[in-house]
Parts: sequence; structure tokens; C-alpha cells
Amino acid sequence: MDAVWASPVPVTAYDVLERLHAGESGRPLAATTILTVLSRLEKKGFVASDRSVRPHRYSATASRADHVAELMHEVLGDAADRGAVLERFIGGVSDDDAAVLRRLLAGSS
Amino acid sequence: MDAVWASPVPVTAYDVLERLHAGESGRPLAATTILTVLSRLEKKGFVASDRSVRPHRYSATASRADHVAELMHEVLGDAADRGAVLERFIGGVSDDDAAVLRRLLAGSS
DNA sequence: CCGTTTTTCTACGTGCTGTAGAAGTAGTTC
DNA sequence: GAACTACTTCTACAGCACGTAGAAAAACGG
Repeated sequence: MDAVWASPVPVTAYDVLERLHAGESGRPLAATTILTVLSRLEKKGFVASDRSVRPHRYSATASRADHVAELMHEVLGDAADRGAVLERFIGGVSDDDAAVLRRLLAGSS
Repeated sequence: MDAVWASPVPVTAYDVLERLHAGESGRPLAATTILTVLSRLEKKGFVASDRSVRPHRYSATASRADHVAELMHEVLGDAADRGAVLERFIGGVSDDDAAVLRRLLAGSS
């Protein structure tokens, strides 16, 4: 339920199906499975569908990066002691990530 | 299943029960409910219990801040495009949070 | 020993997720 | 336009986590 973000262009359910089967050759999924998942994702607002063309095209409403960043804000938002959380978070990031963060914060000052 | 972090000192199940009932006067929970939840939390490593004393004392293995920070790392870890995620994340934090982050990053340089 | 307190075992309802079959709908072809 | 086919929706079921709790077992106090 996550490989939908893999392609930034609108895809059909069958595109997703192929993409999934290309990677992992475990059990072949049914086409309807993909449709169901896409429908549920749509109901939750994670994807949008273009129903004007016959094989409906699905596209993500937010990029994976957006989504993950939002998740981070969500879990952070549940904390009253944001400072402490951020401290722990920064304490655990890699040097590379820290550099990225420093640059980003410097820019948006 | 979250109010356990409310107190940093080891607590008994009945302490938790009281604490919960003090706040929200909705429906009174059964004592066994708390025990069950604590057991499950223990199985997942979120709390530790001191079984030497009779009313067992439960304490969190990680502070709430630790836990939330870990969650943030978890969701971040799922992303290949960390840079983009961090960018979005920083873009959404408040000025106060940004200041805290800047200070933290400056310190751990 | 016997009652009371505390814990464990077991269980039920619910909601989310992965999976898919059955049935409906929409273009396509003759 | 009736049949065929490709696509989609409806409905369903199993699995899992979670909140909740009763029943039974265990441990403590007298």
C-alpha cells in the first residue's frame, strides 16, 4: 500500500500491478486488489483519480516527501514537550542529515 | 494507552487508573484493563515492571520525548529522499521550533 | 487456613489492512 | 443496438492491533 508513490505520473491500476509484480515475484496480486486499495487511498485523500479516461488514472495528491513530513509533524504535534522531542530527534540524525537541516534552517531564517 | 508516560516515576496499575479517572470522567475503566494494557506495553518493550514489590511498579523504558523522536526517525527512515522530506518538514515547523532546531544544530556541530 | 488484593489468562467487539470474487458499467465491434 | 470485453465497484473474509473486561489463579495478611 505504499508503492503507489513510486511514480509521480498518473498511473492506471494495471500499471501499479505490473510495477509490483516486476519487483517482488512472490504471489501475483489480483487486479481488483489494486483497485480496492486505490479506492481506499482515494477515500482518505491520498490519491486522486481521473475518471474521464477509461482506465482511470490515479495520481498521488501529495508527494511521498510531503506525506512523510506530514507524518513527522503529526507525531511531533502530539507532544507537549516539543523541545525535548526535537533534542532527541536531532541527537539521532546522521551528520549528513544534520548538514541538510542546518542549510535549510539557515536559508529560511 | 498513552497516559502512562504522564509520570516519570514508577507507578502501579491503580495509580494509572486513578490518574485516568481524575482527568476524564467518562466511563470508569476496570482495573484489569490497565493491567492488560501495561502487559502489552511491556511485551513491546515500552515499559518495564518491578515485580519484586507486590503491587507491581511500572516505569517507562523511554521518555515520551524519546519515543516521539524515535517515531519521527522511523517515518523518516522509510524515505529514500530524505533531503526532500527534511525540506518539507522544516518548511512546516513554527518559528519557535526552528529556533530550537537551529540552536541544537549549532551546538552539536 | 481464609479472605482480600493483585495479577494473569482468555475473550469479545471494532476498526484497519491485504486480499480477492461477484456483479455491475462502459466502451467496442459487427 | 446487442453482444463482447475491459474495467470498476460492491461486498466479503481473514489477520492483526487495540480497548475493554470477566474469570480464574496467585500472593499476601491475619
